[in-house]
Amino acid sequence: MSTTLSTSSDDVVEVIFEAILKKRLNPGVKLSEISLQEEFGYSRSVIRQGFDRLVDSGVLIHKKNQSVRVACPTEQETKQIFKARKAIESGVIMILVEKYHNKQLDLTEVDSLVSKEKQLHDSEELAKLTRLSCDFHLTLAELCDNKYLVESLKPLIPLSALAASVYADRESNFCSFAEHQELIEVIKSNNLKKASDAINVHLDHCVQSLNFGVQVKTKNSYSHIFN
Amino acid sequence: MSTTLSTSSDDVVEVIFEAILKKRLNPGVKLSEISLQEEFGYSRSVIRQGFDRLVDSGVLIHKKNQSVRVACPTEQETKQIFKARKAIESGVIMILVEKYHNKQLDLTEVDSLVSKEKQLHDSEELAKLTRLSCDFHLTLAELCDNKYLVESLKPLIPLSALAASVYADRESNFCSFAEHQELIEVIKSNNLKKASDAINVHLDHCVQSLNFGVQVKTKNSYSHIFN
DNA sequence: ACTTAAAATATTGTATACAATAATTGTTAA
DNA sequence: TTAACAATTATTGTATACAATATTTTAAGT
Repeated sequence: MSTTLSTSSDDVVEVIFEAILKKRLNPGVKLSEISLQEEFGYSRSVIRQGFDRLVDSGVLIHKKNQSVRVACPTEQETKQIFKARKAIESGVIMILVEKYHNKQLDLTEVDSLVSKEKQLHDSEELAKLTRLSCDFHLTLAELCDNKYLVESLKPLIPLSALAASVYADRESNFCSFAEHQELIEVIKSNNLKKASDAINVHLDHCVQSLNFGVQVKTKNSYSHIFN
Repeated sequence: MSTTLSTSSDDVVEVIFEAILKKRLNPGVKLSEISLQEEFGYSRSVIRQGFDRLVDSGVLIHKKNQSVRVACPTEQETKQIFKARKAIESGVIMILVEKYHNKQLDLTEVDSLVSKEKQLHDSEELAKLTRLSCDFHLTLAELCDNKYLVESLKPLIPLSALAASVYADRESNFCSFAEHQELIEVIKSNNLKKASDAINVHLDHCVQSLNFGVQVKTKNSYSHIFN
């Protein structure tokens, strides 16, 4: 939800979110408060505040007296994450259909996002692509003008990205920009049922594209991770 | 999301949640870290950790260099809260319909909750009633076996309770146990559309029962608030 | 060489200190 | 009396210290 006037720990949250979406921080990586002091230039207490918030959202895992780690969703958790997303994002898209019908919705931002996705897809820049497809989903939520909905969805996006980096063979098919294009079309259709179906199908496809048979691999250093 | 092994700030979060649901903590009340040290027996840093988490969820409001305050949802925020709840809880109830159909759902807990609601309603114990109707909605979410869905809904429940204590004339009609009864029935109906409609109607009724014309009143002491 | 145990190190959990900012109180002037 | 300003007090923001717990390293025994 974030404080009204932003506080330093916002930076920590922001930077770690970014690092995850950019695939710099892999699932299971250990993050020590002390080690990150110099990285951020804040004292441990500030780092910890940020960590606590990320732990609360499920993006970092914290066992007592141990360093926090980047979450590494299990198969079951991944399926739960996408089930939760289906609930929230169905709501999102239905709100958007209504808003569009009432001429209260400007889709140029998401339109250009999808265009960029297409470009990157063609140029095979996969890391950036993940980032953009995450942005697409978050932007849809933000267009609802409902901070509670946005805050509900927000942690689920980096968690999905983490799931993808564990279980996706080729991330290019994980969260397809073609379907994003279709989602925009269906918002314009003024058909609630079709819109709801479309987002559900898209998110189901995300899960279906994953291969849960793989073994999890973990790294442990964090140079070159932030910024 | 909570840490794997529980930490002390969980207590703070829990106690404040409780105090709100029990109507001991009113909207807008100021909570100073120092003053609550003796109340909790923890040091300021622990209190603050709990506060930070509650701020993150929107239940407490924090402006820089000022004490946190219990949230006091505006009319617009209240409507957003319930719109978000409609999204999340539609998802919840549809999951439950499916689970019930597959004989994977035990409704005895919610059944007995509604019975208690009925009893309390008859005996006019309104404070406890609010508590129970909150529990009803949270319990439905918990029955989904999806921690992400639960965590998404969790902050919206005390926020709804706060909205009610600001805008509800008589809280008895705010979140009707009769409709809770109907929700249980509709889960058993194996009809997704009817189930989804029922929860949407119920939550709409909650908002409709509110009177947004009232002036907000704030108190400022916290004796008799906790436990 | 390998396993186990103990010592050393590093990291977290919590409390506290100090500076920066806000809230309150007191004083003076109109 | 009231309003405006100054001085005081209280509270937050951040850093740091210390104890408790985990991790790693070292050493000894098989």
